[in-house]
Amino acid sequence: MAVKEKDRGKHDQIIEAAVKVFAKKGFYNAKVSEIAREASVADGTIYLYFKNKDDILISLFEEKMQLWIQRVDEAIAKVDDPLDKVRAFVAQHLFMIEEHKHLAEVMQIELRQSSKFMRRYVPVKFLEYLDLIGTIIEEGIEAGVIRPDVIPAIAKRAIFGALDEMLLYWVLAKKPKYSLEQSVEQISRFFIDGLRNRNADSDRPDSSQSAA
Amino acid sequence: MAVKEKDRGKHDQIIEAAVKVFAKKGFYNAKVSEIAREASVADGTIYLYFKNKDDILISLFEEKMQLWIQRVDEAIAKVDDPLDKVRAFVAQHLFMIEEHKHLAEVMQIELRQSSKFMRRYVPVKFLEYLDLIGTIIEEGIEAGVIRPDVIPAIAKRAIFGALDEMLLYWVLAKKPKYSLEQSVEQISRFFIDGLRNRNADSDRPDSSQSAA
Amino acid sequence: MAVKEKDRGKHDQIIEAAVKVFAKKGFYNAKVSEIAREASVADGTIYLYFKNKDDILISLFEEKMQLWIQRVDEAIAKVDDPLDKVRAFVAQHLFMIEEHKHLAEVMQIELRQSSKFMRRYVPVKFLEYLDLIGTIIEEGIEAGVIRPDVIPAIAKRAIFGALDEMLLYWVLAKKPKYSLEQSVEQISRFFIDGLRNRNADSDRPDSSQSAA
Amino acid sequence: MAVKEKDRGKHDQIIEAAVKVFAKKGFYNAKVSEIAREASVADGTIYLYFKNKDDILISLFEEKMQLWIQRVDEAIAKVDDPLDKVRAFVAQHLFMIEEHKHLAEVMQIELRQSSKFMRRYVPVKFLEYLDLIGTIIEEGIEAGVIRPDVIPAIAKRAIFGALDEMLLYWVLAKKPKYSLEQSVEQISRFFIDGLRNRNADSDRPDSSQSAA
DNA sequence: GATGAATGAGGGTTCATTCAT
DNA sequence: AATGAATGAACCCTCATTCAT
Repeated sequence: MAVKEKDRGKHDQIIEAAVKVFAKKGFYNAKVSEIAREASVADGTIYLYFKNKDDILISLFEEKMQLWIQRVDEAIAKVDDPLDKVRAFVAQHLFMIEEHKHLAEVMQIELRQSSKFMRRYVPVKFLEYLDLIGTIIEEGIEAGVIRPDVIPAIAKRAIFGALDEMLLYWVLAKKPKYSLEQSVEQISRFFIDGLRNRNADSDRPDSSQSAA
Repeated sequence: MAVKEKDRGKHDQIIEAAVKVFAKKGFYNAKVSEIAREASVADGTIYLYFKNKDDILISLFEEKMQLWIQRVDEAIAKVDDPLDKVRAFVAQHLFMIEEHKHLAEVMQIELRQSSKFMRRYVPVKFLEYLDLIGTIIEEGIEAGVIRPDVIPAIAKRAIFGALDEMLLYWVLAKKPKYSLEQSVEQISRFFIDGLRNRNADSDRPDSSQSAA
Repeated sequence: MAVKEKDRGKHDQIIEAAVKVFAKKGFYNAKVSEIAREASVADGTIYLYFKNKDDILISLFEEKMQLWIQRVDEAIAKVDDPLDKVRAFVAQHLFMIEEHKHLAEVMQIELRQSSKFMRRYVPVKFLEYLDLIGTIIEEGIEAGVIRPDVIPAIAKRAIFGALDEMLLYWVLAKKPKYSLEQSVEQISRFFIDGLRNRNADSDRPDSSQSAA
Repeated sequence: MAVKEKDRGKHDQIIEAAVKVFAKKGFYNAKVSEIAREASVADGTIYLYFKNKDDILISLFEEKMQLWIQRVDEAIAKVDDPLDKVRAFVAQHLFMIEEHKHLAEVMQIELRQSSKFMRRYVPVKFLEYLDLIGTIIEEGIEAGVIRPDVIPAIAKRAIFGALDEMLLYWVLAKKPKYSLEQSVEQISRFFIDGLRNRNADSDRPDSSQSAA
């Protein structure tokens, strides 16, 4: 532990501790002294690395979101088809959540509060993350594989929101009934192919599409 | 106003005041005394109607959610086709949000915190609300208009999440770029027909569907 | 006690407690909770009557100084001759200090700090008090009983300073060697007649000295 | 600068830095780290030269006061007549203040606090300084030029206090209205000749006044 | 000697809740 | 039932001091 912890530096120790404590208690019920204890530093040390309690949360957001952006970026770079990219985004997002449950909880639950109630905070990184999907959609429209009447600004939020809510279920449920793989498949498909059962009216071409 | 306010009773006065204050400040930054002032009652009076500050929020959730359930129930009862019901649900949800912005903000932003960090709270009413979509999906599958491999428990959350995120955008954005009507159309369609542009491969039947 | 304390109100209770605690510990070493205990109120109660710790000190200054101004005003109104007024001022000042040792200590020791280091504080009342002597000097010059080359703005500060330093000695010394009466006599005379021994020039009598 | 600063030694660097910082912020609001920064040393270095924060202030007092004593001593040694010595003391005191405004502020404002609230501190040097005037008075009485009923212990404090208050005005006022020379004249005269206008008794001349 | 990162005790202040009126 | 003054526990943050390097 000594080596590993030391190398990461106090800043990261505190961030990791904060992730745990915020996940467990929520931002407002978390005590700075608890984060300090979890990080094995003195209370005062926190304030050598962060301006105040708010700043811990905001830094946590920005740093972690940056990592997520990178990883999602890599994942979607590996496939070409925009619809496959959507699937890749969904998969990567859910897998990251699975790997970092505590962090996911904090992102999920505290990010909204913060963006609204912490004065100076603009969730820049979050918007960047969102734009990853937005860009996929735009490329898909250009490539002709996504319907041209889709509005990327709305679609990106819809997709993110769907994922986010799944995550919430994941995070809050003690025993999720469905595997992550199933969820990836389901959610990707909702967005890619919709809910409509096209096989049911196999004799006639897809009216909703041709009508558009 | 005087008459109207009096008739509604102190309990409702306080709930309405809480909606305003929580929307403006967030639950944790809201002061009980501010709710009291907004409701034109004394601080102590709050405690004649609610056990504590948490209880105000929880009561607010349950009562308001009950109203929403009723109204959505009525809206989806008016149409028969499950896919039309999905559209009706989406429309009704977004319209209610438009009508009650403050309430929507509180629901949006505080509900998650609460379900996780308030000890005894189970968001029963919220789950009931969610099940309205779940039931639609199930009926759709039975009726054969929704693909049989759709898992209702996942679909309902995905749909709700997409709506919820849109709402967040509405609520937080000063000037939303897209009308509510556009949003209803877009979101309904994502779920009903997906993103895929089927007209692009018009010569051959929908491979993704026939393959499934 | 109950009646007496109750009648004075919490505000005054706190001020009196603060006088005691500030006198004993000094402003910066005094704890708000100690003032609360001394005043027999809860810590929080202090903040119903004062904005913060600074405000207790400032209020204390202004209120007490106002009382002092009134009493000195009355004392000097009783005599006519400006030189007698100087003596009356000196006497009244020293007597008040004797009566309210704790208060005097606080005024003495904390007023200077405050006027310099508390942002918004201007010791208006103190300046009013100072002007009582200033006015006496001016009247004395007009009446021709005080030398016309005396600058009131300097004289008033010199007189106050002399008194103030005497007070410091009184306040800090455990056993002052000289009675207050002696001090009044001495200090009044320094200012009225100076230190010079006019009797030494025996060939020309100095009435003021021989009369003494 | 580099050479000069180095030569003076860290101890003096710290004292000089402390004078500046205490003058600007006051003892209690001054931070040790700020003194360290001003002195261009590390925080920890302070504690190699001083026991604690209090000790910085006390050392500052004693060392600087010692210098003042020497310089006043030299100034009053140059004149013989006790009344001229009083004038010389007043002049030297005010001139030193003029030259070392920051130091004067600290002496003025912090000395009182300290003598009362710092446990082990006895302002020995200050009392020595005060005694310089006391001795002048005693000599004046013996020589017959000062009235025999003057009590030196009181007179010395009165004179010092008058000077001190003038200084306060000097130090706190942005633009003093009166020159130092005027002030020296005025204050010396208050003590030497008092306020009484002896010329008003025009039938019997008063040498001291007519000489002016 | 010099450094400055780390410490952790301490205290001003807030605010949900109570209860005498 | 209604009030709102009073309560006091709780907590963020500061900063004098230490000590490993």
